Amino acid sequence: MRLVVAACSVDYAGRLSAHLPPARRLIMLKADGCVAIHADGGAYKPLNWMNAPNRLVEGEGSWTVTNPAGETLTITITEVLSDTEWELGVDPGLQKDGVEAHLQVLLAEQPQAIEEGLVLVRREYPTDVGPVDLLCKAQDGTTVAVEIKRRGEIDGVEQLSRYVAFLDRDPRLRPVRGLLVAQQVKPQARILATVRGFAWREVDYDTLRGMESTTLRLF
Amino acid sequence: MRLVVAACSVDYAGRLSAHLPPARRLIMLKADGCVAIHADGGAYKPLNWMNAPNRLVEGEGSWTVTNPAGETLTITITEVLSDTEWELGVDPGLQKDGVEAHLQVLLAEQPQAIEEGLVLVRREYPTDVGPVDLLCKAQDGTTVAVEIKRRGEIDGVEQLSRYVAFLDRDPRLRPVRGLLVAQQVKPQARILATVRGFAWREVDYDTLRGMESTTLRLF
DNA sequence: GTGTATATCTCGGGG
DNA sequence: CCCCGAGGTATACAC
Repeated sequence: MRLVVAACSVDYAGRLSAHLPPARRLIMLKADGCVAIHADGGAYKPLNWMNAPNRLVEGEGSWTVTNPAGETLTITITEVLSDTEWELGVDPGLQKDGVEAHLQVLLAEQPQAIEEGLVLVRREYPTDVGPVDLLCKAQDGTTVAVEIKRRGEIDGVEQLSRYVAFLDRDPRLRPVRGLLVAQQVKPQARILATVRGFAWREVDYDTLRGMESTTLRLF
Repeated sequence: MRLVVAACSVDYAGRLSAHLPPARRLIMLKADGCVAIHADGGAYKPLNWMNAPNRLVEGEGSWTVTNPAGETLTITITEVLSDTEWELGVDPGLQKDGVEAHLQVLLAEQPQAIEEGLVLVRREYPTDVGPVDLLCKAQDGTTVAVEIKRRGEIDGVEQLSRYVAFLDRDPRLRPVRGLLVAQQVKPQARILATVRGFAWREVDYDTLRGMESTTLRLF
């Protein structure tokens, strides 16, 4: 990783045009070829950037970064305060826990935690309008399409609407109920879900994990 | 801005749990208090971060960053390769051109570019389900709700559906047509728009700009 | 502040 | 390769 602290102005020409007036900034050049221009604020997002793969041409007082799509980032440097390079090696990568994927796994393992008597048919059930998180059968034989979110918002209800409308056209599945499951279901999503005739349910991640370990102990 | 190149491991505990095994990385501490841990790849996004405002406690071989929500980032440092600080000052900020906002302005100025005889009623017409990009009247007196996107995708059609359904309940506006306008309308969006009874239209940004300058010359 | 929509989103998975 | 969905999304803007 090469770190250049410099007074510079920057121009990006690609999906849009963007210009940065002269100021002191950090120019970060990563080993994979991506370039980022950072100011001293504004969260982690750089002011300007170019993702790898890139071609970097270092001219006299001006660098030009070009990507295969023909987008360019032109950095005009007036003063270099520091220019260092560091060998960082390949990063072992981030280990995550707690995201929707894990919530989906937990609920797939114990659909009865969503609704009594619910049985899993298939996780990520494929349809022409996208994969349904969980396709289940209810105790009374009704098909239930379950949409899982960390936070249940309006777009989750829209997604569920598309799935249910599609599935309900299949005579082998009809009638199909929609069910929105989230750690937290926002008021607007509750209303829209109700209007669309869908049930919604809040679940607790830690409780589910506890139930999982209980299940593992019992069986 | 403080730049620390160090061998470290990192733990985040907050909305999820995330762990970074020991490796050499860049720790970027910005003047506004945000912290970002960068590896030597992976676009501009850091492996781990904490947005401002934060409280940073530098302990012996371990830093703890805490935010008001109680989330923590713990950086365990085993070896410091470099630790520098730079005064960058306040950045003058990025000047952009070409985003949806400008497309909206251009189309508001020349709705006839979307459809012959179309007249603007109001830009950002407010409804209970969000603002409609352009509310127009067609030549035959029909109300037309226009949703503008850079790329027309399925969620744009969903948005338009909500607007049209809402507007169509107003006797002064009924009947209301929906119209999706984008630089590029994706196949799935075309299908869904057609199914919902909406027209869609692709427009060229540069052509619109050209028409604008022509208009300015003529009038 | 909440809610809504955008982003040069980034990132990962599946066909 | 594109398409689609999720994100600790971040960010701006309106109510």
